[in-house]
Amino acid sequence: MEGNTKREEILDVAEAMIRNAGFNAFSTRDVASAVGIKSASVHYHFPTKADIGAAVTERYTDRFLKQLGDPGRFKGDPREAVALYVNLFRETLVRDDKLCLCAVLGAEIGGLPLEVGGHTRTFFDRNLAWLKKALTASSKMSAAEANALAVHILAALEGGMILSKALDKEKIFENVATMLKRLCEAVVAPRR
Amino acid sequence: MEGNTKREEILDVAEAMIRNAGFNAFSTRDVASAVGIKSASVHYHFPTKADIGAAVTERYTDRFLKQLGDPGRFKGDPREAVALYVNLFRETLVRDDKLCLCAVLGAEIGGLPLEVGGHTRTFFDRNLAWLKKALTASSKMSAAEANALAVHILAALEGGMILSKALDKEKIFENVATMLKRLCEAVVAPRR
DNA sequence: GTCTATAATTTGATAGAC
DNA sequence: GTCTATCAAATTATAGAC
Repeated sequence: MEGNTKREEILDVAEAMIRNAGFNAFSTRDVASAVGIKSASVHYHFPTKADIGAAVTERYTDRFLKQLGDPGRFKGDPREAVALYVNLFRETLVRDDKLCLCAVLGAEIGGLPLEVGGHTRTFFDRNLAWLKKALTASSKMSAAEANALAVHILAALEGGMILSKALDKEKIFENVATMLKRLCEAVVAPRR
Repeated sequence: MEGNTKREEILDVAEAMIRNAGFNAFSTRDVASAVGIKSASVHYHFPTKADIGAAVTERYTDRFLKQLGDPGRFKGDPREAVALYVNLFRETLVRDDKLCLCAVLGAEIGGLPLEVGGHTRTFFDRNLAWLKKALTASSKMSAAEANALAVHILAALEGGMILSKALDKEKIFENVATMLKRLCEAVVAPRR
């Protein structure tokens, strides 16, 4: 599933570096040497560093939403939707041992190039929209209730990843996941 | 409440800059010019940039815990402790229009100087310990239950701040605060 | 404590050959 | 598409005068 074009390899490496230490912690030379080319060649594919950040974030968001699939397909039980959503974050953290790209970029948002900040906001907007849709489609929740729960789920998962990585304890993420489940059960009225 | 020694002014400025855009987004010259001195003078107070980061994080953590006060004082109702805790995060976000220092540093942890990363972990550890103590002192929760709730509260608040700032909607933080309250009511058995 | 001056390195980016 | 070569600016940090 690794990128096979050089352009994709650059994005793979840049994504990993941002998710490890932030947008300002890598240079075009870092990316170049990891890919096995020179920095001038990186600039051939992406004129500016901001272009790399924007492309990484856009690709990350598209991939993430594609993996989530259609939020309208959860007909019976909102807990299925939440479990699937939590699981995608879990895989993101455990498989790569890295944070969600947009947890990192969101934390640095005051200093990001405009396009990168914009794509970061889009990630959050699209995720909240997915959750809202999945919750309203599968329960009797009002739009306002679904929105409130969606915001909380996304916030807790992003924060949970940060704590889990910083303290190097996978158990922390599982803890957050468990509490989210309990919150859902307390808040949600299933449709069936 | 602004720092009155030059050393403290440097820490004030550096803290604001880190909380806005991250540890790698400011230079010693940025700090110097904001304080009204030269970068060589900054290095007189703090030999390395890592020293600035470590001092900022240590001071931030001490101030934060001092503001929380004694977690053993919540005798009757855990909701009081949680409300006070949430309120300190709210003030941190709304008063300064900036994230929690350690939400930012936690997101960048893979690329921080060792001392800075260490102090960041200490912030999380001390906060979790405070919450655990406040919850066990004021309710019938077991140590494990208190720990689980503490982790979730901290994760949701850190993540909520990031979402709130990134999307520029204070309402998002309030949303998270409200859901945390509901979660506590569903999970906690008050002592009185 | 703060300054000027500067060293040593890194960084984002470009020109032009192949 | 990738390279060598290079630039201009920025960055962390130090030496030494005041």
